Amino acid sequence: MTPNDAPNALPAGTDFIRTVVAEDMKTGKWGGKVVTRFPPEPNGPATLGQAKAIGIDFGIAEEFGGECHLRMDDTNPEREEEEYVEAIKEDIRWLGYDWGEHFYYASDYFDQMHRYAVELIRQGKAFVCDLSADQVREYRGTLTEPGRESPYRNRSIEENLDLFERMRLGEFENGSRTLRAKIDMASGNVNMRDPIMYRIVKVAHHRQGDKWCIYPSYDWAHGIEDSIEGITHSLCSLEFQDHRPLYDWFLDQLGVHHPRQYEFSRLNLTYTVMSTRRFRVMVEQGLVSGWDDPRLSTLRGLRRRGYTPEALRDFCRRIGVAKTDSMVDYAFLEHCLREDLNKRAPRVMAVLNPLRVVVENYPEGQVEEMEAINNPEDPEGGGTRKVSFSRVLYIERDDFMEDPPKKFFRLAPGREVRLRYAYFIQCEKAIKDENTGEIVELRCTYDPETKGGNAPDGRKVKATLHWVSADHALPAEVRLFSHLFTRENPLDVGPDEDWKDSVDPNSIETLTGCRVEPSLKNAQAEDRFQFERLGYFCVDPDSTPERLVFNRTVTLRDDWAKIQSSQKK
RNA sequence: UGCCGGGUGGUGUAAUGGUAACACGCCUGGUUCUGGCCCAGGUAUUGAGGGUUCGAGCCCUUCCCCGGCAGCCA
Repeated sequence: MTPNDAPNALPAGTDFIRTVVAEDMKTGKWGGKVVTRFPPEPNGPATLGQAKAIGIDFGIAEEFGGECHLRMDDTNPEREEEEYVEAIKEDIRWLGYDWGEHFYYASDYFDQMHRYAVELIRQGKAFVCDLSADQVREYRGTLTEPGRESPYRNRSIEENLDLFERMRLGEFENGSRTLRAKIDMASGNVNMRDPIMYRIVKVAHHRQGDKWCIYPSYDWAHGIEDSIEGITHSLCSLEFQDHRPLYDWFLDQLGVHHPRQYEFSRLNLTYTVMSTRRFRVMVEQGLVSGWDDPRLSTLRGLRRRGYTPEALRDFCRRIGVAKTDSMVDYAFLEHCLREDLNKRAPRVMAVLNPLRVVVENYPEGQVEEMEAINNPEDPEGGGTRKVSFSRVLYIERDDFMEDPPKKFFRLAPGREVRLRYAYFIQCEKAIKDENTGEIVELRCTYDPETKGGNAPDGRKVKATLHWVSADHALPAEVRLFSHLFTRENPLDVGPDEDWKDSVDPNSIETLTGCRVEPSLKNAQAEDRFQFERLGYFCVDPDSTPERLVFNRTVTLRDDWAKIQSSQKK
């Protein structure tokens, strides 16, 4: 499935950005071209929040026949690492997007940025400031009061040129001087109060080595990066709205190609956080097992969990693009996922919490091969497989109740149910552990006439259970996950609380005694299945043929669970 | 007390002066060899006032509420 033939496709040009792009294409504003870019800072692998941006940046370029550049925004040598460059590329490729030849590093433009900076100094629009970081903050004023001009603001062009060159040469200490744009210390927009263009950071750059000891700030660098690459529509999130006047100012002073910046609201999802910064904290503090922890909303976490790139793309498209701050319901993400997995995931039978069942009237030693459909959503294409039936089976513990409440349709003493693709069985007796009272085994009888699952006399059963044959089933470990945070909005905390407070240490539950059908023997990492009646599961990279390991990606919708919880009330 | 942005069902989006729509969620019911899928139905919406207009979610106006901004981060 490609994004274009996805169900519920939105008409093109619906959101405000696509409207602008469509209009620009019509008027020929950019010569009939659209060039976007996705500019991540390589400080961690890609997140679901970034997937939204990726979907917009690459998606719009694709839809309008343009191109989207992938650009590593590596202007801060203290925070960025090469390993994340590869990680991000891999994440984007996995999502299904392609930047073609257009892979760039902001650091490749350092020379040009430096020349432009010198040009601004020559124009008298930038100056070297000797104020310390604390002093700069003081002079900047507050949100409601104007700032004061730096005492170094009126240095001569010659002196600025000299000082800036000596900054570059490494003559001054970290933080001792900056290059600042000369704009307006009284501006209501704090970003315009003589913003810093260059800071001294004597740290080697992951690509430039020790060539530089001055590094450009985001505001100075970003517009130039966009300009050099011939970007037409520079799309970013809402928090950069206040920076747009500055983006425009720099490009106007330089008189160079001037893309337009448009901002959209970033993705927020219930029961999780989205920023690389916070994920890093969780990884470093061991709150999660790593960047690919299946509970984490990193792309690699979601991937390990079993999310498909198609579902993620569909989700990103369906949440839309707007400027409203929003909080998307996690259930919607799960809906998109189930919709995709329902169509493609092969069905298999697996028992998570086994309860032994002995079919007393079934001949000892006999084995029958039952034919099972691999995917009822695609009966022909999906084909069938054989599952072994024998005298001793396992069913799910939850599928039996000794004293069932109303609306419990499954197995109970004296009750008859169907075993999927096999026979009707009736429960004769529940055997309990003498000491604990725990039910350890069920004694049942089967009706030989019901082979294949239908009774010749037309009698019906109210439930069909999944099962595995005790002698044939494979042992497996299954990891169940719930929301990483207990709070709907983890960031919505009081003054004495921390966003990490609602991290749920019980959000992972490992089941080791599971039994799965033999067809799963050669399942490979990232293979996805529907365990019938339970949910979608994905083979974890930890899995080996001897010890299969599955992650529960998402449960099936479960009406019985809803009935149960309403019965409790 | 500054600047910028935003308010449409519980949630996310649409409606470009002309019947407020779609999806998720939730609730009913049907169907079913998955209490899945599918099908049918239901639920609930323009922040407030004033104005312009035959007609306003949309235009004007006053107000209210929410978010962002005071890194040598991005």
